[in-house]
Amino acid sequence: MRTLYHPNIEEITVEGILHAFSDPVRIDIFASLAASECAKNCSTFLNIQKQALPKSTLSQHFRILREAGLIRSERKGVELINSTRCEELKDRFGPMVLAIIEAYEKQQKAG
Amino acid sequence: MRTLYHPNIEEITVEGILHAFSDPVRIDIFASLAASECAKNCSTFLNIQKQALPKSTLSQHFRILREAGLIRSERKGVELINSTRCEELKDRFGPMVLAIIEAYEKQQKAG
DNA sequence: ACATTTGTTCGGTATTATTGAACTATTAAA
DNA sequence: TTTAATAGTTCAATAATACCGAACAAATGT
Repeated sequence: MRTLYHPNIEEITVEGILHAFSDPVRIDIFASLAASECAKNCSTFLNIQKQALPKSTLSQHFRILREAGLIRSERKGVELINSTRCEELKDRFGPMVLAIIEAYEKQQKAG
Repeated sequence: MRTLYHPNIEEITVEGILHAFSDPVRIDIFASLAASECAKNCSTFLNIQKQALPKSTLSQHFRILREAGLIRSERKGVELINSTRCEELKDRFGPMVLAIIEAYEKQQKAG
């Protein structure tokens, strides 16, 4: 298990972010992380969106979020704890990420 | 050639929009349409992003933008003229679409 | 009618996504 | 110090999408 790659803030692209968000599971994970007080490990999301996901699939989704520059994953013992990079992202991309998450949450509430 | 499908505003989803924008060609087309005074036909974009695109590929990209609810295409004689649905989208999704396009344009300017 | 222009559809190929199984890394227990 | 348990990654096979050339369709002009 090699060290996890996190892009520098200047390497992050709009298309990369949008691609990461274009998957329902991934935007749900990110929205959940953004709404949460504390960082969460990956397994927290084994059941998301009313479907049980295989952990290999979940691992890929986290990798895509991480390599798009949206989240940071740090090893803490046997698990990874994940947090968003919202502050950095706001500096570089303005209100984009927040506007996406707010639109998504509004949509979810509307059912 | 059957009539072109355009979703109603309430059928449009955040994920659908983000998927449509996740392709560099498509976000470029949309940004160009949004920046333009007048609507444009599809062939305007046969050369975009320094690469010549086959018209079948371009047609698919327009279909995806259209079915995501981002653009409206109307037949005018032998061609289709395309325009964004920015006003409707703003009513439903707030500043999301504008924030995405502004972040994208800023990125493009930065090279 | 015939040609031209604009765009769509079809079908084969190429790329990307999903996931079970095997593996790695860390911690705890025996 | 093995042994087991937990958390997550990697691999490889399959499934789903995307790309694009060729044939087609629709509207207009000659």
